[in-house]
Amino acid sequence: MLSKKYLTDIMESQTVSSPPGKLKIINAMRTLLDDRTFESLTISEIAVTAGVTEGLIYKYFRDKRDVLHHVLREHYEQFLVQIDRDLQGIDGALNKLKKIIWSSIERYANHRVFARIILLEVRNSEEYFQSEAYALVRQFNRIIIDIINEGIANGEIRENLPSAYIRNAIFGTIEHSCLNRAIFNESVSTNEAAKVITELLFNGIKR
Amino acid sequence: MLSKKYLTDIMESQTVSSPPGKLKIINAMRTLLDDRTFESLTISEIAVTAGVTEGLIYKYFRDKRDVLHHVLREHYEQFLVQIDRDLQGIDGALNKLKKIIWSSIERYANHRVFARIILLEVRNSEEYFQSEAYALVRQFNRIIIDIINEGIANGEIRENLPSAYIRNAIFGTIEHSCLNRAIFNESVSTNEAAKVITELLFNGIKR
DNA sequence: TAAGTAGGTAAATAATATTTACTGATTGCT
DNA sequence: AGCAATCAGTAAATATTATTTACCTACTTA
Repeated sequence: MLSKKYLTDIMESQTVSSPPGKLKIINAMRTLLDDRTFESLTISEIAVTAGVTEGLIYKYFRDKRDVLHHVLREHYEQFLVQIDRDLQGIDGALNKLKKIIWSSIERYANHRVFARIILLEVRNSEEYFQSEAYALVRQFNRIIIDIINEGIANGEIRENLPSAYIRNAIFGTIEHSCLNRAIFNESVSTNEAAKVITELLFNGIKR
Repeated sequence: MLSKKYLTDIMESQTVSSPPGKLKIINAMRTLLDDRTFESLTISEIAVTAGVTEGLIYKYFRDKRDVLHHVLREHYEQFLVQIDRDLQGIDGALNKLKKIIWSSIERYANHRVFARIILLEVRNSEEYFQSEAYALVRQFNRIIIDIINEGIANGEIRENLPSAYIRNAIFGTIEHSCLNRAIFNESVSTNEAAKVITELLFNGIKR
């Protein structure tokens, strides 16, 4: 379903080996991000938390941000695996979009670090757009666009709205609705949010 | 219209005097952000660009981020003044929302630094949510919610969608649609984007 | 068995942010 | 008029943090 060759290539390349030190560093970053801002973390803290020396971080990663991108990549891989499962057996573009909305909200709601990284921490650096994590994001985006186009083609979705705008509306709405979760740790009710957002985007706000 | 007492208080407090050095620092930050990322700027660069010494920056601002927040505040003040004008003489909640959508897109489209700061640079720090800039954002948000509630009350807007979600959909969609403008400097056609987004949000994507 | 390489360390260095102690000019006050 | 305060600003020291360097050990493999 989602598993275009490209995707699995990236996803397998890492899983193979990875020395313990590298994993410890990624885990340390993830742990620290639980209640701290990326900017506020120091290399020394990360090293201490991981139980390695600072130098080792530079052996495996270009810089502090590079570690962040690897954490995001791991999260995004899990996310895509889950989405792939969630989508199985679902027919119709609108039904697929509905499920994707639910799954995305569920992800942000239950994986706050993931939400914070992608909504708040990476998009402000140029390196991100060169990273493998971003390659996964683009891949996912292409799949969404395909679903939207399918919906337009078969008459489920209005044909006078460019698919890129529809995608922006879907993800913009989801992300904005989860922003307070990411920033202030407010809770999000997945089912309610998914229901309201789907209803809103499918039928509009006008009476 | 927008000019609740609170707003004007903040907006006037700054305008009064402000020593030349302080203004030069804010302008330097704005200039540098034109083609550089906030993180990549150094205090020394900012000082050189402003034509002042590094020490002076700390005389007027708590730290580097504090300068950023002041730049945003200035931009946001202008934005609110413009929105206030744009809204004059417009009746009906949907008409007002439509105009706000247009004005917001126009702002992001023609003020890329503003878009970058608010979409990419500030939301990842705790200090931001303590800043005067954020106070303006909250104020604006409250006004939007009021308009939405007005629309629900008078039957223009469906009553089964919580107003907070409607606001999130509006701003989420706008922001996502301007993200590539902010990040990659892609151009945005204000009129087209406003038309599509309004149509999409008002009537939904379903055929 | 020796050459390379992978995983790792400790300490030096470089880059940046922030603080401190200090001017000279202006302003309000009796 | 004279004189504290305060304001705008500087220069240099210091603190913090990121990054580089040189090295060590164990393990493969040819």
